[in-house]
Amino acid sequence: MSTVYVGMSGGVDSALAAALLVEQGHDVRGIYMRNWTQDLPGFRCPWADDLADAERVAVTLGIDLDVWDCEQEYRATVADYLVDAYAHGRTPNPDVMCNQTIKFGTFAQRAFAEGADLVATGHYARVEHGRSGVPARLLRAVDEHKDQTYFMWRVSGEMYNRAVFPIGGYANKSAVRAACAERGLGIEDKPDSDGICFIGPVGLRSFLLDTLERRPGDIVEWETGTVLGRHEGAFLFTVGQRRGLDLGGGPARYVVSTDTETNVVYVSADRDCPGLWTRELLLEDARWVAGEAPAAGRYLVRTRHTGPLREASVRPDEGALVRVTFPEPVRTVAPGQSAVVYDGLECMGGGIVAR
RNA sequence: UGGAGCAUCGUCCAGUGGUUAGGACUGCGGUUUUUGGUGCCGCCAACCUAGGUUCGAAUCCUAGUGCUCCAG
Repeated sequence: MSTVYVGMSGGVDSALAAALLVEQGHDVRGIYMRNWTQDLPGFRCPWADDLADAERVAVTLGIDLDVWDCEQEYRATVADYLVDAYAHGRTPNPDVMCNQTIKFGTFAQRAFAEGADLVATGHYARVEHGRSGVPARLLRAVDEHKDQTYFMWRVSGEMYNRAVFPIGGYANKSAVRAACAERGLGIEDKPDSDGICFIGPVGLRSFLLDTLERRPGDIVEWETGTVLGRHEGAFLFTVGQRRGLDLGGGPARYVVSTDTETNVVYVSADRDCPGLWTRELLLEDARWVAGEAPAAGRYLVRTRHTGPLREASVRPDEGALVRVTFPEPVRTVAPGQSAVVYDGLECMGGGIVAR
């Protein structure tokens, strides 16, 4: 029996995680991380409802639930990070940062400081704890479709040594919901969370338009340099994007690249436009679960959540950069997104696509 | 100013006497997804104006208006 602090979001996954830990006989304490409470125009932040859901589950399980204020850290490391990246023409992945700095940052550190042996979350992932100081290995969930290790690559194996993911072994989401229903947790019908949590249904486009200064510029055909239209800011677009260009009349066009310096958005009607394909990536800000880079060699690499695992050569490059080379070109990899490296089932770590 | 041509969803086109006026793109919504994007599904939306011919007009005729091209 261990003392386990479980992050409870008010959702289905973390509720079942807490329930399973209680059943395993641990001394379980629930923590609701209050990351964001601010409403946006047209969107009421549902944090209080989520907290109420988490509290209901905690009562059912007979455990304590506390609220920890993480708003400062969340704003600085997730929300501001997101805005800054978009302002610089990159396409950030806020959830990756949230896992690093909030769930396995602020939350975990405070839990350990208060005497927790382990922290737990409702992530779809598995850990293999290392013995005697060896970092844990992070493994993909049994449900390959729900696997969330793509968002977890920046966290260290030392941290994962003290983390457990009780639902990582579940076959699929409906099994998780069914397990919640069996236990009478009362939230089995709550919809999955979706989209950037603090932006909600408002949508990224209008959030960015409200947050960043508009900067009208040209939409240019990648092949010919012909000006096809105007945009409200190159920061609104990401590689491969189709919607939002407002170019009627011709064929569908896709964003090939954006240039925040010249404020130009390059587009092509050719889905197989050479500019949309990448054979080689340079990663920056690499992190490795084991604490050090794996030996150069062939691994599996994923450049988007729910994207295929592709074989690729991964090797250190100048400085702290990492070079990833695919035998076959990959379509629409956006700078700012994560490239996550796997060896079989194991998530080794990764980096942020520089170019 | 003469000669010719064209005016149909927001855009680009299809439709030459009887169509629920069709498609593509855009936009909007949904779905997929604990990021962005993609994909998939669905929805909105139009016959330049005024007369006429006809049982019936986007379609034929006349005039007007607008645009394009060739002349000069």
